Amino acid sequence: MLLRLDPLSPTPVFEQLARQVKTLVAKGLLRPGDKLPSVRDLARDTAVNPNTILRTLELLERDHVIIRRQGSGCFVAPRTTDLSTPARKSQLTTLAAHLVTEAFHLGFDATDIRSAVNSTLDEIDFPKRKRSTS
Amino acid sequence: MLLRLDPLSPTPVFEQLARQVKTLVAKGLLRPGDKLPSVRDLARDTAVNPNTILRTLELLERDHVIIRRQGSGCFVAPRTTDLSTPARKSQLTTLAAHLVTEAFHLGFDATDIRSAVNSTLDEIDFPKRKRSTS
DNA sequence: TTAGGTGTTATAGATGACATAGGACAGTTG
DNA sequence: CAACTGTCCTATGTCATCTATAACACCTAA
Repeated sequence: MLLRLDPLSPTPVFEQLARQVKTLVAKGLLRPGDKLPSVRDLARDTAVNPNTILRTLELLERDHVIIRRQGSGCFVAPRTTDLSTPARKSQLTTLAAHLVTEAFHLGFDATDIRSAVNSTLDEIDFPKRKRSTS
Repeated sequence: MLLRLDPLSPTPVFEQLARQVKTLVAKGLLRPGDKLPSVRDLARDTAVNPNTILRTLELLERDHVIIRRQGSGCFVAPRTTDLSTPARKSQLTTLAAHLVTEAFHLGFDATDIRSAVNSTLDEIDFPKRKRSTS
């Protein structure tokens, strides 16, 4: 579990860690069922207080990325599909709007943005679609 | 200047306001050279302290969205192009990665993500490209 | 059953971000 | 000059973040 922290970043430690775990899952380097290191191990490896690790785990569970089981550990959750659709759609729209307006003010155009998204998508391990290798 | 605040949102007021101004500019509802309402007017309209408005303006100037001129007011800046390219590219990559991993964990696939980005792009007022109406 | 691992909860304190309040200063415009 | 603009400052209160420390609760395997 290579997790690195940027102490200068304005984003809180517990969020930096959560984001990195999410990325590992999205890239398929962590797969559903995989066990995460223990709270105390993560705390030691990242030189962070166990309570801060706990915040990370709470965040990850809230986002359905992991499942926590007292006594046994934390595990990567199975892929999510069954969330209320309108809320999800709205969140996606907000995320896309944020990317686009920020990129706009960085001076990029539509082509730049689309290509950046496509590059990132290439690294993601999406589950196979129905009727793939027909 | 219709600016609305969500008092329940975890994102700070000064950032909510900055984001809304950025969106107005990106959509072409505010154009380069346009004058923003005065600090005190904005403070009154949004029921926010003038110092908080000031934070918003500082943020917007840092991101090259506006130019502040003491005594005369704040104006929408001309479109940015001359920022050091490698840093910009890196920021774009980070933004795209954030969108994609969050969307992934919301259960969306590559097609969903691409179409959400395209929908947002349709609302943006990009400057004309060279040799357009030849 | 016991030992040692797991996650969980609680308390306390340091630090800094956020926002308000109120006042004062400085440049621009008519 | 008067009235507008942005700017700065100090003080205050609140909240988020992170640390430190300790104890508790659950699970699993020897």
